[in-house]
Amino acid sequence: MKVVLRFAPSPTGPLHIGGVRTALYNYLLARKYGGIFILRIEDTDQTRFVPGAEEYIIESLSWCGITFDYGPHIGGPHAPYRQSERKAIYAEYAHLLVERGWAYYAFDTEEELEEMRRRFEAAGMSAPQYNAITRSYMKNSLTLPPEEVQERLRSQPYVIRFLVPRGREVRFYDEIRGWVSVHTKEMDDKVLLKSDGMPTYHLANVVDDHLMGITHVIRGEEWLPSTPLHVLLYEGFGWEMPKFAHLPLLLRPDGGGKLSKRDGDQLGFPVFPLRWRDPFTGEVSEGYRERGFLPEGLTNYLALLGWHPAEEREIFTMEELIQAFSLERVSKSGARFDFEKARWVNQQHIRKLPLERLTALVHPLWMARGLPSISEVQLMQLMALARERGALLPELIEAVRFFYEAPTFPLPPEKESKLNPNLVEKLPQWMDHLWALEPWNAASIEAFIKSQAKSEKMTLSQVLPALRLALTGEEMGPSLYVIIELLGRVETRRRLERFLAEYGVRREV
RNA sequence: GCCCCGUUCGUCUAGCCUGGUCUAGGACACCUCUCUUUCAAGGAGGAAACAGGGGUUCAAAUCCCCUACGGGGUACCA
Repeated sequence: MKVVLRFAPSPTGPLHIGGVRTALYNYLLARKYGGIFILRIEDTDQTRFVPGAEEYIIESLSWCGITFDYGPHIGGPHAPYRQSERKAIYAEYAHLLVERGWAYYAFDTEEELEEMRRRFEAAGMSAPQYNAITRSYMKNSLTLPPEEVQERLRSQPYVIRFLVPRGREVRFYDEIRGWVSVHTKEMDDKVLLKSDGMPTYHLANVVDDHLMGITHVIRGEEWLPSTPLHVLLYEGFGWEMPKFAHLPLLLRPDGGGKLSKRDGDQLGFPVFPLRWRDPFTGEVSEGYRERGFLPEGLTNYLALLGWHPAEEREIFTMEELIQAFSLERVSKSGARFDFEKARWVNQQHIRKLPLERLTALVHPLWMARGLPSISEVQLMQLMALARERGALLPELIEAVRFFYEAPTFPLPPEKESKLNPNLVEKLPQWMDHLWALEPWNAASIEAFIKSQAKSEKMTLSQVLPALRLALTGEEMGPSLYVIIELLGRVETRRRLERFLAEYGVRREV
């Protein structure tokens, strides 16, 4: 049988990395079994609609390499894939449930509900629910005479509530957690159809999952407590249930609860895949892309948060993840996000990336930084030097930007103290030899410097650090011989002359 | 409060289903050494965990129960 999976986000803001992981696991499983993967937008709460969120979700997942077969941006056999556009369908099914005795109409106002909760709370009941006990005190089609119900249906707003059956133990099998059971006395008569005619999540997700032929529902653990309701809904409709799998939550690094959109930039690392600008407040949150992550680095790390491959390898391409992934190896407990490890995983991917692709990725970043313009060919030489020296793309630029930004003198005091006066004194003579050096490559430059140092009775550690400061202004970095080669004869000389102008000659006054 | 789910190194986790092979394995981070002009990368090594208590058993990280702790849910939000 063909598997059909879906990712069903709500466009109430940017997708956060927990959502990306949920999408990823669904995607991985769909692709592994050659099934179908659907994007469904759950926009049934009109009050929480955020402009741009849906586009953001699609763009983010696409950047991550997570692709869909059907969705609002693609179409498909069960279109529309936006729940707000399927409104009529849900109302029809909600009424069907009423006819079958699995649901009823309720007319209580918000104030009346509030009042009921207060009353029962005062009577010593904690968190009063609309359930078998309280429903008999409320205004609904179970308590009101039929004529009044008809009258109210015509004249006032109403909701449709699920009628939780009494005295039953609802059991279902979770692919990750095993059997879970809840007694119906713990459940309340959830609203299925809201007074604005829109369904709640519970109704919409069951109806759509059935209609769209979903075989596996993989979602966050926060849905575990409402799954018994969904199970009962399937029973009420007489539909076959999909398999359920509830993923462990992604926790904040401090362990204080699940990661949420509101964490924004507060944690010291991005929680969104892409930059997000809040359309209401104008507040901007950085994303993983802007931070310099490779999509394959992010998804690889995310895959590891809550899932473990059967082998000890940790670095996977998306294709390899698809092959290796399985629900059996998903763990049950929540995982804290560890930015350091995410960086490391990304670094591994940077090192695996062909130099051409790495260069193509870094080139626009380089230009955007306002650094002197550079050709891709030139940048590729620099990337060969930089690629092992950074975990995030911008760090690669930082590692080699001195090639295009000559050091400024005087150096800061802490660096100045590293200059070797002996070398500075000899430098003018060295320069003359260096200028004439043939051929101009790292190997001959290395040979030259070593022989000079030897004849001056200086060690390399007396020579190189000072020379590096003179040429790059930095105390550390790639091989100095290679740097000199790439800098070229002219630029090397120019930088050394400027250095000597500052430090070389004692000016007589 | 009530309900549900969870609990192995600081973190992510392997092992648990199918008790013995676990003096509990790997990875990130950390520390030491090594390579190197330096930093990074690499190599070698180190410190570091079965939440607690009861059972069952010849034997328990693994099975059962209780407690504690953590998280989630408890909306006409998803």
